[in-house]
Amino acid sequence: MKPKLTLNITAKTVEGGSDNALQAAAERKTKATETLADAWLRILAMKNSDTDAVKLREVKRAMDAGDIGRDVASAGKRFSKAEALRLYAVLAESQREQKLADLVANTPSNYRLLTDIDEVRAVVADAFNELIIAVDTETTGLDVYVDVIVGVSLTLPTADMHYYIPIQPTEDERALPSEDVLNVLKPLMESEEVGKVFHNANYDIQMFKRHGIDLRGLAWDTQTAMHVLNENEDAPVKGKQPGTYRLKDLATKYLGEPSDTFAELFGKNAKFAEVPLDIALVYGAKDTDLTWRLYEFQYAHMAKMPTVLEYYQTVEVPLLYVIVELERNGYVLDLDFAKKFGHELQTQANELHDYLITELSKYHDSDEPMNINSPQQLRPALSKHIGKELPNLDAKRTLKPLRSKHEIIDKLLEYRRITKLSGTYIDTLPTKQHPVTKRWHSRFNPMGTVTGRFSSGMDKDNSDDQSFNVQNQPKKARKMFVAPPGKVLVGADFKAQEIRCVAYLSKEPALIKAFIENKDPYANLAVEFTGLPYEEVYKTADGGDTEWRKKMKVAWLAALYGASGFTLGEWLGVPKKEAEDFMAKLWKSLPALGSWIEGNTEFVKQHGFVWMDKEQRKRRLPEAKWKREFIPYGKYDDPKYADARKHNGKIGGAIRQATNARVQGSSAIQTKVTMIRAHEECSKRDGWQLWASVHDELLFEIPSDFTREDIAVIEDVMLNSYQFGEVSNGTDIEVMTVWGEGMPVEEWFANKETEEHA
DNA sequence: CATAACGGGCGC
DNA sequence: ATAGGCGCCCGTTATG
Repeated sequence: MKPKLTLNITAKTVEGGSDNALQAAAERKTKATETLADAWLRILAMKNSDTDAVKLREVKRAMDAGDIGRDVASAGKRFSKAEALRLYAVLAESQREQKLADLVANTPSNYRLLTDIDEVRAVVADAFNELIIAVDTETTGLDVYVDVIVGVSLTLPTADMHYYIPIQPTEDERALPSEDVLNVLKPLMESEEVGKVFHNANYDIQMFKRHGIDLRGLAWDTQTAMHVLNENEDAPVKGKQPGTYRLKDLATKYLGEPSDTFAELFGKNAKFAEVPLDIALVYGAKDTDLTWRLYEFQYAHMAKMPTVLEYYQTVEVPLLYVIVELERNGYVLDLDFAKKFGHELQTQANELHDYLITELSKYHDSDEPMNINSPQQLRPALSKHIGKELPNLDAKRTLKPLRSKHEIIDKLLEYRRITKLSGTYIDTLPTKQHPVTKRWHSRFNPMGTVTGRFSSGMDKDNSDDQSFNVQNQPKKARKMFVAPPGKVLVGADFKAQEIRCVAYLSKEPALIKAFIENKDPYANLAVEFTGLPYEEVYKTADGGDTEWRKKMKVAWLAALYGASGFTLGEWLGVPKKEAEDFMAKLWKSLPALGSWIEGNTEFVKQHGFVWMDKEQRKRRLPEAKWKREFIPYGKYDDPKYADARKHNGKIGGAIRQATNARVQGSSAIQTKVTMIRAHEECSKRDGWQLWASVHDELLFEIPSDFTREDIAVIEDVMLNSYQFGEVSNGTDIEVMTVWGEGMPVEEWFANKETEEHA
C-alpha cells in the first residue's frame, strides 16, 4: 500500500485569493498528493552530496523494510530531504546502541582488559618475546601538545592476544594511574628489539612523546603502507566516499571485516575517557587486532614487489620519525612585522576597493551594493567598463594582457594580489600560534600526493587543527618566519633537481653533458637545437635570459607536463602549427629524451602504471589502458558524446601524468632520503633541527655561531645522500635570519669578520 | 547554519 | 580530438 497524503483544499474553494495565490495553492496540493515513492524519486534525483546520498539510501532501505516510519511532527507535510536526513539521525542512534550491544556480546575470548598493574607487567614481559607487535593509543582528543593518553591497546601476534589498558583520566575507578602504566610500558616502547606496527604512527609517536616515551622500533604504518600500495585509494571519485585511508574503512574493504569508526559508534563529540570499559575493550583491542591483520595483508602484497618493500621499510618508515620532529619543532613568527605589514596591506586594499567600487558600480545593475569579490557581479560590470565582453576573469590569460590598456584592470589585479596576501597569509597566520607551545606548527603529510611528494596543511579529520601549508608561502609572507633566538636558518636546494632527474632517467647525452661540464642545461639544450655557440644562447649582457633560453625553459615545461602543441603555442605566443614544428624539431635534436617520453607513454598504455627510480614506487594510472571511444568528425560538441569526451579526456590525462609522475616521484624519493640523512646529522649536534622541506629544498635551523665545517656537512648531505646515477647533484646554500632574505655562506662569514674587526 | 562545488591564486 | 603536472586554501555561491 502506497501511503497517499492529501490536503483538504482545492484551488476552487479558496476565496478572495489572487490568481497567484490560487496557483500557489494548486501547486501545494500537487506536491502534497505526491506519493512517498514519488517523493523518494524526487529527493534522490536532487544534487546530493556523497555523504547525503549514502544517508538517504540508508533511510530509504530502512523505510522500505519497515524499520522506521515517518516523522510524527511532519505528518501532513510533504516528505522532504530535510525530514529524510532527520530520520537518518534517529536511525543511526538506534543502530548505534544495537551495534554497541552486539560488539560487547561478541567480545572475542582473546581480547583482555588489563586493570591490574601486575597483569600489565606480565603482558609487557610476554611482548618482549615477540618480534613485532601492534600498538595503538586512545586519547582525550587530537591535539598532540595538549591531550593525553587514556588507554593503550597491544596485540601480541604469536600469543594471539589483544589487550586494552585503560588509564587515568579514564572515568572508571578500575583505570590505573597513567604514570604507573606508562613506566611499565616505557622499556617496551623504547626498545629497538621489538618492532611496532601502528595505523597513523605519527599521532601515537607524538602522544607517547608527550608522556616522556621516545618510541623506537617502528616497523610499519598501515596507513602510509596502504598509500604506497594504492595511492588512488581515496581518489575523489563521484559517488564514492573519500577518506578511505581510515583503519575501519581499510578493514572493511581489505579484511572483509565491517568496522565502524569511533564517530559512527559513539557520535561526533564523544570522549573516549567516558566510554564504558566493556565497550572500550572491544573497540580498543579491535584496533590493534585489525591493524595487525592489515599489516600481514599489506606485507604479503608488498613482498611481491621487493624493491617497493625495501623502499617502504628503509625510507617511508624511518621518515616518520623525521616528520614528528619537523612538526613538533615548529616556527617562530615576527608578530610585530606581521601587524605592521597587515596594516599597510589593509590601507592599500581599502584605497583600491574604493576606486574599483566607484568605477564599477555605474555598470552594476542592482540596488544592492556591489561585491568586487564576486566573479558573478564583477565580470559583467568590468566587461561593460572596458567595452569588451570578457570570457572569464583569469588573471594570466585574460586580465594580464589587458592591464597596460585599462587602468581598472591593473588596479583589480593589484587588489586581488593584496587581498590574497593578507587574507590567506599575513592576517591569518598570526592567529594560528599554538597556545601551549607558543609556536606555529605545520603538518607534513607523506601520503598527501599521488606521486610521493609531501603535502602540507591542515589535518582534515581535526576541525580544531591550527596547522597551515608551509610549502606555498609566498616570498612576502616568508618574511614573517624568523630564526629562533641564537639560531640561523640555512636553506639548501637541489639545483635543477627535476632536470637532473630527467637527464638520469632518459640518459639524454645533451643533458648529461651539461651537468658534467657544469653548464646551464637550458642553454645546452638551445646549443643542441640551434647549433649556435653557448654564449649566444645563455645570458644577455645585462644578465637576463636570452630568447632561446626562455624558449627552452617553456619547451622544457611543456615536455614534462605533456602539453599539446596548442598549449605550447599559447605559451610561446605563436600559432599552434609553429609550436608543433618547434617541438618536433626539438625531439629530433634530443633523440634520447624523445624516445624516453615515448617509452613512458607506451609503458603506461600497456601496464596501467609507471615506475619511479629503481622501481621503488609506483604511480598507478589505470585509465591509460582504456580504449578510446569513437566520436564522429564534427560531432565533438554534441551533448550526446559528453560521456565519450570525458572518457577520452581521462585517457589523455593519465598519459600526460606518466612522464611527469616519474620525474616528480623520483625527485621526491631523493628529497625524502636526503631528509633522513639530514635528520641524522641534526640529531648528532646541539641546537640543530630540520626546519622545513619544500619539495626541492631543505631548510635547517642551526646555532648562529656555526662554522664552515658545519656548512660542509649540510652540503655533503645534499650532494651525497641520494645519487641520480652518473648525474651529480648540485646545491645552493643560503644563510638567513628571516626566511627568504638569505645571503651566500661566504657573505655571511665576510660580514662576521668585518664586525669582529670593527 | 552546514556542506560542497567552483573560480581563483600561492608554492614547487 | 584536444588543450599543464602535484598540492592547499580563500571567498562566493548553491542547496536544503
